[in-house]
Amino acid sequence: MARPREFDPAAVRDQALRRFWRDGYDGTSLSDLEQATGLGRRSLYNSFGDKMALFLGALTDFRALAADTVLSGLEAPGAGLAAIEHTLMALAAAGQTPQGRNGCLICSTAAEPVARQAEVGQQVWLHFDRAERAFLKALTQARADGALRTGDSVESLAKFLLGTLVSLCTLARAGAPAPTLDAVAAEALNRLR
Amino acid sequence: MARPREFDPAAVRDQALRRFWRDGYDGTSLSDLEQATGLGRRSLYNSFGDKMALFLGALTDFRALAADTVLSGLEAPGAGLAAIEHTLMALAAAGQTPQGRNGCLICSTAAEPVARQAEVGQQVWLHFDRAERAFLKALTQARADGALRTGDSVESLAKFLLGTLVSLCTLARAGAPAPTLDAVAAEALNRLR
DNA sequence: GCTTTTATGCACCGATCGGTGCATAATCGC
DNA sequence: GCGATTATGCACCGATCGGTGCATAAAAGC
Repeated sequence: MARPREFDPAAVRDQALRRFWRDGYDGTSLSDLEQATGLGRRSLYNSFGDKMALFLGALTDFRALAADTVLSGLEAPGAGLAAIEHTLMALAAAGQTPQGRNGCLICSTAAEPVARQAEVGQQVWLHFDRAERAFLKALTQARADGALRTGDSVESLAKFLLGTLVSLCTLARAGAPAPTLDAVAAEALNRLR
Repeated sequence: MARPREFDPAAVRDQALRRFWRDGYDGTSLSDLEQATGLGRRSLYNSFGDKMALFLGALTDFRALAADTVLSGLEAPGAGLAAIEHTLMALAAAGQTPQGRNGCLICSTAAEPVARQAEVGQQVWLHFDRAERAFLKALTQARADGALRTGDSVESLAKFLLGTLVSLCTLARAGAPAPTLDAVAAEALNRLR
């Protein structure tokens, strides 16, 4: 009934996500987005709305991506201490790859002025809360498995592990040397035994 | 021999620092700096150079400020486990104040694209290295005091505590609830005993 | 083929960006 | 008072920012 769009919306969202991931909201201009996606800005505006809408979409996509690649192991049924170990060590290892040197879009965004905008701050805490809950679930299982010290509070440890996640992402983006990332993950895990 | 400047350079640097601290490099415009300092931009350029020079000066000033207020307790002679405890708990408490909600200029800068510029990245790691060394010094003292478990590596723990510092600053800037900041500090400290 | 509808490309908007040229103001040694 | 020197205020620079108006292109329904 009308002219069909000449691009794959999912691919365009993905390219936009990668730009924002690398350069942040302020550091990514519409010209950058045109270049990254191959679309003219008119098509971007027609299909996705303004820059903020595009960014909020990228945050949403990133949350789903991070949940799949990082949190899924914690949220899986029966996941306990071993899952926590695997997750943190994988995160430290990922932070040493070129891709991982971009850190985490959510953590980087949390430090940007744009995070003061309500919708952005909400996305940040949607993700942080989900991560904390994922850790809490695995910690609760670990407790049931008898893998934790009896005196420890799983609620408190879940917040601590959220902090570990944040520090791994931030240090990776800062270009921390590999031993630093490994030590942060390893010593956080040592806290649990 | 010539017209004297009408402002206190230290006060101007301090005002510029506070702006960059709150809004970051990209988020602070020359107009913002004019307004914050009360100077015209011509005077700013005459006395301090361009925006990047002003920012590098702010980073330098911040490193000194952070060293005084946060690291000095660790770097003091004889500082051991108690100093580490005091430092982390104070950091968690500071993160709950309006001022502390700005986080740490170094940590926020590490997540900004401008950190890829060599001089900026160097400042970031000047500070991170100093913080790690301060933790290492206090941990070494704690070991000598017999306050650490024998199997632990002080080098590894120093990197871990650097990570804790980074996570406290980032979470504070993200507006984390007080219990989260307290738990991150408390559980990191629990790692040491 | 024609109209309708949507997508696209291009030119352009006002605002703001970081940075500068230049005239003027204010102080000095003399 | 006078020239030399530096600080300041103001206007302005080209570039880029996010965003839009509009003509054109490409499909569908008839």
